Amino acid sequence: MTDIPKAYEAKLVEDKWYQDWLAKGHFTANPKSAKPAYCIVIPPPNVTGVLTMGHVLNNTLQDILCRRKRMQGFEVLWLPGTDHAGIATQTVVERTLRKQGVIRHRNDLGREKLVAKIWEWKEKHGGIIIQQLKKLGCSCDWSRERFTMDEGYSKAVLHCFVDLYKKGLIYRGKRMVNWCPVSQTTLSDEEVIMKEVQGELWHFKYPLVSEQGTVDSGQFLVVATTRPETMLGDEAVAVHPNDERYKKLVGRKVLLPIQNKQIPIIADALVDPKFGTGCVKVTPAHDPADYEMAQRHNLPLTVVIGPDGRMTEVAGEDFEEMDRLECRESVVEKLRLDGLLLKTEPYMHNVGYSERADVPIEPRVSEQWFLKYPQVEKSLAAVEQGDIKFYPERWSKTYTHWLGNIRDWAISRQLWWGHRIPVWYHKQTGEVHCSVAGPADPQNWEQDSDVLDTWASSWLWPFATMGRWPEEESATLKKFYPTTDLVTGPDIIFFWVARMIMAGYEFMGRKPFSNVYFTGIIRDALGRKMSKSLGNSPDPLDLIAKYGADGLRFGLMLIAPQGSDILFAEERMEVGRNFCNKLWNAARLRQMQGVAGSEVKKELLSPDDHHVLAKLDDCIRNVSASLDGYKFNEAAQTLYGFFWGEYCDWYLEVSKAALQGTDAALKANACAVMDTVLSNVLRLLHPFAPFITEELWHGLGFAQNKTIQFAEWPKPTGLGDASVVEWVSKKYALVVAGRNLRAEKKIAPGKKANFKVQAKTPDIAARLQQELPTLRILLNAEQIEFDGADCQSPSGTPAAVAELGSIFMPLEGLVDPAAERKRIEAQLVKLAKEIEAIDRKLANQDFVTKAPPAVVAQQRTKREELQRQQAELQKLID
RNA sequence: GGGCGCGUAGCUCAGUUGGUUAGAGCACUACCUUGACAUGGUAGGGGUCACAGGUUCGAAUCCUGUCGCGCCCACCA
Repeated sequence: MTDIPKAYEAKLVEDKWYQDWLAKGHFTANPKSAKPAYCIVIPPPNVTGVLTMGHVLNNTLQDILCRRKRMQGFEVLWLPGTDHAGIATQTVVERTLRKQGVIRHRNDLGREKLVAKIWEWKEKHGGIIIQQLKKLGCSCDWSRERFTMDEGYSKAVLHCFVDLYKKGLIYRGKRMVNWCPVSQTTLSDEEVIMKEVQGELWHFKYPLVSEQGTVDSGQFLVVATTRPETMLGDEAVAVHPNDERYKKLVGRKVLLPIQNKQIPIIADALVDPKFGTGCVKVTPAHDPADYEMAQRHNLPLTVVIGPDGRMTEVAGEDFEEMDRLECRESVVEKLRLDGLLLKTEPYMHNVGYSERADVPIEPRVSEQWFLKYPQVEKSLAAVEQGDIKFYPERWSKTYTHWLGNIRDWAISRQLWWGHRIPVWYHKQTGEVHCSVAGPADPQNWEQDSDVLDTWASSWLWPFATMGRWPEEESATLKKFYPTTDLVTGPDIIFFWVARMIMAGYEFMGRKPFSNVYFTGIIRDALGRKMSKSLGNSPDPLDLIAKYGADGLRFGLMLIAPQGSDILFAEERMEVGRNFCNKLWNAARLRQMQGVAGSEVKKELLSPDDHHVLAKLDDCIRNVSASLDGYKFNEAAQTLYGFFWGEYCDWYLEVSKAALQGTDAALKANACAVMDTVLSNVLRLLHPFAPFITEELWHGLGFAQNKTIQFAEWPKPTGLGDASVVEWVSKKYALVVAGRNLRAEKKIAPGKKANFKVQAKTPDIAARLQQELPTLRILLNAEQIEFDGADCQSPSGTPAAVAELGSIFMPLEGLVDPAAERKRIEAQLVKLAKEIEAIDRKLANQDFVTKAPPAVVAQQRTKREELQRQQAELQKLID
């Protein structure tokens, strides 16, 4: 019994239990179960990713939800898997191959070989994160693990494409899109990050061409730009139609410098006459707004920047092959030399960056596949009407705003790693074929070379993982769709959440989930987002090694408020570990008393027993309510406060009276109370700290060879009499007053002291007398005398006044009466202030008449008590 | 430019629908290795709840404004 280690050693426990749970199939969902279904699909991490603190937070929350539901009698499916993460993965593999000198460019290998290499990479590095999730204790149904490029999942993706194509929602078109010159692919609007950067605004003079077609010396239009390099592709200068300054120039021409090309002056309402000079250079091929204007005015598309971000031949031989940013400087320099640079001013503006490659994106016109979002109205209504609930609710505004303003989704990517678009073009006729299986005679057809945006596969995750296609209506789907809760970060509300909702309605005819819990974002001590590139994210596995998975999980839950960002500090994980250790030792204390056995006998319960049992019921109610409202930190704090503050600090100390006493029945009953508390606390805590609770569940003999995972979720025991709570609290306040005397007189905690108590009433004295054994333990007292009303305190004896009465600590010759007097006077000042504050309230007629009578009465009662204490203290120094 | 969130102890944060003396952890001070636990115990110090108005008998809490910080959305070159 007593050979249990003094400190909790997580390492000895975690692997053992995880293996046991896996072996017994505890996480495997049974679609034929009669229990009600509860389901979460994991937000699939990148297949080649490693665990970050964000994952730890996110998956701990999901695990808590799942484990609690199992205890509440649900059939739980937590469906795990990974995402192929098109751009991210292909970029990483390509970069590695380049570093190894295997290739210089992806074309060196060609499509098939590169894809094969990526699969190799996936087999080697994929699944690391899955192993890490297991270390964390996640209770996912690994038998159902999916990957977005699995055969079945891929089929579902293609089916959905074909379906949408046939409905006319997917189309191909030439549009201006966001282009990443590093990854050399299109990006959706959501993959472009706007960054505020300090740039420059250059003002250039474009010479005005006379009506006769000659260049008038000295007459210019001044245009301002942040991107001089694009001027090589200018096709017009635009002014506002109502701008009086330029009205008469519309229709005339200017000479485009360097290119020496005459371009028209056009009028377009898009121009803001108040900005700069009111003249805008128009580069149809390289700016979205200009492209729009060019279409209205039938301007040609002059492409001067190529897909790789280098200038094209059209830019002129001086600039061809030059990088766009290099070219910018050259153009400025050239115009300066030509005397056409009017001025340069610093300018803060927003520039779109590629999310993955972190370089400025390039607007570019190209042929792409687009999707008109389906089910927009229904998806909006679902959240507005609460059919799908967001926690915290405020994210629904973000969702509504985005959904109300969306444009078609550019879903094609010029990559090779992903689901290839199921469209074929006839080599001779150019005819278009779209199907999952492809054309019957493939040799005459050529498949579209693009793949789909990763999110255009993961938006099907809630049902494609369960086999929506090809085996329609699988048992899993039938039982577990719609899923129940989704836990994810607000940063992917557009990328993923909104799109899943639309896909759910479109393909399943039903919502994909009922509740979405948005986590906060984990930041470092400086408030920066944790990221691999900054290197400011600790490795969760190191943290698990140091603090245990349970310590990490519980520590994180204590500081993870609903939906606001979390500043990570490693010290917080120590709190989690320490709590586990406290639990461990509290259990050890119980184990030292011998095997579990008897039930709580109500008639033998002391006031302290009632107190702790009543507080336990509060704890059970509050933890349940907090979890029902997705307030995980509140639940964790409640558990922490009850267990450490009420149970360990007070009850365990008090119970030593019974444990060390001679009355076997009382001792057994104290053990039974402990068992009640421990059994309930272990179950409440299990979702947060699965390993240690399982270990102790067995170690304390509650298990009877069964896992805690399916033990019943606690309900209030009804054992404790709540009416004694007030009495016990007051008793403890008296104890604190006594301990305070000890501390002030520097009586070592190990040294026994003597006390005298002058109770407020004989009745209270009698009750305290009955509880003498526990009082002696709490105060570490040799003897305590209850003198009733007769107690006379020798002047100068350390004394304090509490609600139940006064407490004295007689000391021989050690006391300085003057110092005691000073101490008491200080307390009197404090009391006087409080009484004064109450008097002010009570003197206010409005308060007395308008405040609820209970509040007024409370103030009066309090005043009386404070006055009594004041009088008692006064007596001591008179 | 629009929207959202935040400003409470030295630090990180709780604080439900307004109502005792505004809480916790860490850090700090003093005493303590007492037979569950030093990853611990006991006691203690520390706050003008960003600021200014307002509503109310009563405001950290509700309203308005100001300042500061953060995030999201937006085609002013």
